[in-house]
Amino acid sequence: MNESPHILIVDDDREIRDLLTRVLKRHGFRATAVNDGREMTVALRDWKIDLIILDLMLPGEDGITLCRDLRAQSNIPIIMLTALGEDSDKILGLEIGADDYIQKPCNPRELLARIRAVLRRAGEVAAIEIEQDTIIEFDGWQLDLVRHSLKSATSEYVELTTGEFKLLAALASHPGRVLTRYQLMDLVKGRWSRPFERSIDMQISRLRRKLESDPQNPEIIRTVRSGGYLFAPQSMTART
Amino acid sequence: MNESPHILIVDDDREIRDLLTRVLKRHGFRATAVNDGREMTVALRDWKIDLIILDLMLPGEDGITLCRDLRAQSNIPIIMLTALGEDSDKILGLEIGADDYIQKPCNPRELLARIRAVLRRAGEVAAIEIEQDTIIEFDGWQLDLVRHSLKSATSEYVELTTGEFKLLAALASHPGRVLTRYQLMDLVKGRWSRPFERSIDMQISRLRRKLESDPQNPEIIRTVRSGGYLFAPQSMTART
DNA sequence: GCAAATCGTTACAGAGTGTTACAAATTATA
DNA sequence: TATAATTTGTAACACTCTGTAACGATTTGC
Repeated sequence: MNESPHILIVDDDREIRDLLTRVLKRHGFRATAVNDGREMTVALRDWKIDLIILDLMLPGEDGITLCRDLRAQSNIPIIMLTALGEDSDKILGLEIGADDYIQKPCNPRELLARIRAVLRRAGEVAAIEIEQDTIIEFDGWQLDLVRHSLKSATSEYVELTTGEFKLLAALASHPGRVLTRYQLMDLVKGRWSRPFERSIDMQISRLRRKLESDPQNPEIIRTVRSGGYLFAPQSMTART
Repeated sequence: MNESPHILIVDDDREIRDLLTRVLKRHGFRATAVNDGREMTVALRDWKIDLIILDLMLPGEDGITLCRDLRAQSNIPIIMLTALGEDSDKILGLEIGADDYIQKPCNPRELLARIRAVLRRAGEVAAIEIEQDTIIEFDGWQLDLVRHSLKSATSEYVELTTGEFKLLAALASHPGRVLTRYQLMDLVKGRWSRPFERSIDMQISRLRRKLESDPQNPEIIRTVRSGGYLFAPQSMTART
């Protein structure tokens, strides 16, 4: 999130590869370029790729096949690159599961804008759908999202302040995902006041005091250094 | 997602509204059309909208302003509709937070394809992503990739720092493969600061101290001289 | 309007991490 | 085989990031 995204370019045209690599690097992305599907597989195994720019026409397996196969096993965003630009091709690409497509020759500014749009979309956090009356149970606790109440394993109600509740709800709605302070701020307050605030940390600290059996070694809300916080209970179910 | 998606059209041109509504309904979507931003707000309050098609040029508040405001408070996917088609507008729309844009007059097939692509993307995000293999077992150890925890053969939790956990996760996700320091850096931090850093070595050393029965003669994390490191436990299974 | 509760900020201590330095191990070379 | 060059292991230290006490500001409830 705070590091630059690594983009994999798959194209058999050396010039395009070099051009794209250069443009992307100049704009702060990391870029790796490969020739075909086989090399792509190797690159995906060896690197943590954030986005793939995939040419439609490739030697060996073509882009559409690759795109479909990729989609079957991962969520890495894909932008299809096509020289054709006929409607049918566009549609085919999108329905195969690409997140966007771009026509060659492409305006670098547009390319960058689309890359950013797709990355932003992909980076948005997955959340469990918060229905009207959801109760989230975790490690014996019961968090009632409607009544704003928290009940312990021994059926005692623990008082949460509004801020504490919102923060816990935000975390519990994204189990197993690291949320940055920025994201938490956004989820809790819908804004980011100032860059170096510690208010989230403070609320986390207060929450842990109420939630964790040993607040010094938190098990439910874990810290990810330079990352944020992670809601990771041993067990968890959500029901309506 | 079990009912058909409800799409809100915001456009001041009556013909476009009717055309789009008809096309969408004919293809199984629910569609509501409104005239401007004010009516949009009302519709959003009264309906559970799955996607908004938003005209760039509107009476009162224009589409870009509306789009930015919408994004500030919700994740509803937005497709911008524009008659202009100039690059600068496209880019503006996308960077404001729209998920896609379409030029008028538009081919209905393309519109539908884009709507489906955007909805698919949004739907994926809503589903909780449970990793393929959340727990990796090796030589008696249990590494939980979601909870960031490591349990020993005697069921004791061993505290790992964030950096140690990430490095171990990177190694354990590529068993039997030699990973260069460069690759490990990429997997752990997503970047490579300077060419001759020893930070990976340092973290390996710290990990071995916690993991290996005899850290001087490591069995699990092997060193490959001039190569990197290799995760090579005697036994290993991964499960969800 | 007032008291109480809640929240954000600051400050500082402590934990985590990267860098440097040097010793030890390994490999290349004489 | 002896010696030099390269590479790795890790202690020590500096710097960065997080936890939280303390306190003042703000909001809530009456």
